Amino acid sequence: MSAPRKPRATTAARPPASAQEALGRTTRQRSALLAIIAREARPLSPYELHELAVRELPSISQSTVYRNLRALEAAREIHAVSIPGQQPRYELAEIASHHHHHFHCRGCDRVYDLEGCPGGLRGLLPRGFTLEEHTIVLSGKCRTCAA
Amino acid sequence: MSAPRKPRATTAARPPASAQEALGRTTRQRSALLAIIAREARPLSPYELHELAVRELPSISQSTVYRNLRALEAAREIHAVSIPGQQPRYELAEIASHHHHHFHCRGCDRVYDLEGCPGGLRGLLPRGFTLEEHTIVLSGKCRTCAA
DNA sequence: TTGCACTTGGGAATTCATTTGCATATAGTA
DNA sequence: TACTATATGCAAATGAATTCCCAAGTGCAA
Repeated sequence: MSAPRKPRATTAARPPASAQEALGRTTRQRSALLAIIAREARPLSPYELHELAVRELPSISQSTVYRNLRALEAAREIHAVSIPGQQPRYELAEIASHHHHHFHCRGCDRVYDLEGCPGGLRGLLPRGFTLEEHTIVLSGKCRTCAA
Repeated sequence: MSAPRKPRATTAARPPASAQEALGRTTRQRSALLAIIAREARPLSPYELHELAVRELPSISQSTVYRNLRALEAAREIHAVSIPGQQPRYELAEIASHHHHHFHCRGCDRVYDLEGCPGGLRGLLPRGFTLEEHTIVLSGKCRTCAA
């Protein structure tokens, strides 16, 4: 199942074939999808991803987007982010691996990464409850939409 | 999209005293649902609500649960809570009206209300972004499931 | 108590995201 | 370069949540 992972090279636009071994073939579609996810640097929904991908590969299908998201997630290349009431979004596992939170813009519906964490959350817990994880989502307008 | 609720046709004079006027008839089903939501004092999903309601009204249908949730929400009697990757839950508008957050138990899948808020969230915002709302969801095990 | 408009129950229908089947295209290697 | 297992594109199939349809039931004003 999970193959040992070799140290990363740089960005995944045209990575050494060996790094993606568990993923199977490096197709134009997969490379483009991964490049887009890396380039945008924000969590993307399957729909957003397909929209962006179509610009470079006009015939790429939604199925291919879904199939690759699944494969990339299984291979731990990307990570799913869920926002209340929204489709899941995906970002590079590398980004997801350091603790951060998200901002959802009500204007453009994009999700952005936020640095930092307020902490002090354990104090909210009732007695006897155990904390394993937490999610914080701020919402409002991003710079562009606020202007 | 359902058509907007029409005003009562037959009866012209009707005491506008009640805050529930917009809700129409007080049926056994609606009373039971509202009573359950109030009694449980935690956000309930349509499924949970139906499960609980069936105990008192064995023949109550899912449709009725959904219809009433919609009506009660439109009438501002209850309020929807969304948790990432979960069905919406509903709690009394009265409870929802004072700022609080939620805990999702991974054992029993219940959602609980939490008191308080860590604050300091505005500091996470990038320059130019405006904050309208925020959501915090802690997850782990509730007292019962942790034991 | 009566009458009827509003509700309900229950199943069918819808919605929407995601998955799958299959014929064709193609990456990677022999 | 030729070959073959995989991946893709498209359309149809799923699956889960929610809504709709309509015959039958019922709250409530008179």
